[in-house]
Amino acid sequence: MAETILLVEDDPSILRGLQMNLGLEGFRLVAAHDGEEGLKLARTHKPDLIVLDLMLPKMSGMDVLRAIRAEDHDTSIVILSSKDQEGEKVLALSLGADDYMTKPFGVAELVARIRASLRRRRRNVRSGELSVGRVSLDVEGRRMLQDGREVESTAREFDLLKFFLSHPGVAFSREQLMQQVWGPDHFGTARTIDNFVARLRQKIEEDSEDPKYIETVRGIGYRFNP
Amino acid sequence: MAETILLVEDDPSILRGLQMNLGLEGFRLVAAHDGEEGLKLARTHKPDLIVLDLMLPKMSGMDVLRAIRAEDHDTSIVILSSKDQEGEKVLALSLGADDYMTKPFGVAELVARIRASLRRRRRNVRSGELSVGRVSLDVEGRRMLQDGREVESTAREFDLLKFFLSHPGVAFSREQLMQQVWGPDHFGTARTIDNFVARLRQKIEEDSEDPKYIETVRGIGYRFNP
DNA sequence: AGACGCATGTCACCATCGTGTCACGGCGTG
DNA sequence: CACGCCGTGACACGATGGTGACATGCGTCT
Repeated sequence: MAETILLVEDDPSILRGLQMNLGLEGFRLVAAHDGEEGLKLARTHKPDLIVLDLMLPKMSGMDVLRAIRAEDHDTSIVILSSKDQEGEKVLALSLGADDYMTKPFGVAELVARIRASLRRRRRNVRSGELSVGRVSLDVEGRRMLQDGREVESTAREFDLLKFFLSHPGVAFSREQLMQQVWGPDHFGTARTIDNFVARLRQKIEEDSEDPKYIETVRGIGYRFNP
Repeated sequence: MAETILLVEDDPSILRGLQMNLGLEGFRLVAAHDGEEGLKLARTHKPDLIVLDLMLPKMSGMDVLRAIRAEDHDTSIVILSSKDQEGEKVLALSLGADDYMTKPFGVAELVARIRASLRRRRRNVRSGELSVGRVSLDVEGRRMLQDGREVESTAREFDLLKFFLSHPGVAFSREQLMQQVWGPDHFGTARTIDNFVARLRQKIEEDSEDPKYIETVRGIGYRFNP
């Protein structure tokens, strides 16, 4: 299955060059010409990797990076920068960028770095038997495990628990959970979340009356505790 | 999501220049032409950052700065000054301005400083732990901690303590607390604040008879001491 | 110093909101 | 067709927020 790459770059000639080369490498490509469009496409297409220019119209690459990382930690992000500013580089990496290239760059090198980033990510996702306490997920096989023993789970249950395990200790509103797990354009009621939380609790909690992992934060939403 | 910047500047040509440049950088912009309007817009729009000229009609920039800082410590404020007076600079910074530029200035430098201020602010807001003395808050997880041990807290209690921790050493009236924590359109009696203060004291004070952290300022309101 | 007045501390109470739970209908899949 | 999953609505229960009444204490004025 081809991996999807989102290119966020306003210079048409650079964009064309990247599309040519990456297309030949067999990636699925999506392109945005400014920051806002980039952010939107990142949300809708959920690419595996994003090539992100820093100098962009409408919304700077740094802000796009920040916005994406605020919502999602899985996507690899490779930054393109036109000026060789160390400060920007450090900031970008500290904001969660995976790699950083300064223009002008060789396309071959960029492709190599993209491959490396995707490889790292795959290994993480793959090795990422997400595991917290007695609960773990076999992400590849989409299995839910309790002390290593498999627990039957449905698709949604799995996705929700995966999101929780990926963000331990953070309280989320029902709206946020709905956005993150069901997708940004899904429309549903808060009750749905409650139901899935209840189902998850019955599967992974010792005592579903007094949940230890998925805790209710009254007035806010839910939090997964490590 | 784009950050909002409020420009308070009476010189139309400078204002135009700032609007052009900052607009291109992707910020949402709000503009005021005198001090009073600036203060009003600061209250209604809650911008992330304010660019504030010192020489203004109706109300001097220094007074606007003072008024804003009396109500709110989160907004970044960058001062523009037409004369190079060291005294003004020191005063402005001591009143809580984040940065200070003297005209004439390069727009690029101003943009850079604005970005830097916003970055600092982000980091402060984002760093998930507020901590003063033995009391700390896990903001992301919405947990209240005493010496690292969790203390049960409700949503309102948490919000109120969070506000106190964010503004140590400053005395607030009940009205101000109500505004800031409950929201500007909430309607409630002063008794409510007393009650929540009392509840917080029982949770975080050694001796709730003789509170050390949340002190009563008779005739005024309450103050949180570091 | 004493007394008065006002601001604050405290308590109990209740309406309301938030959450857990259940049952049901629709939809897609085997 | 039948089954399982998903999502919604209804309902009940408990926590919570907010209010008023009352107690207390501080400051001030005489």
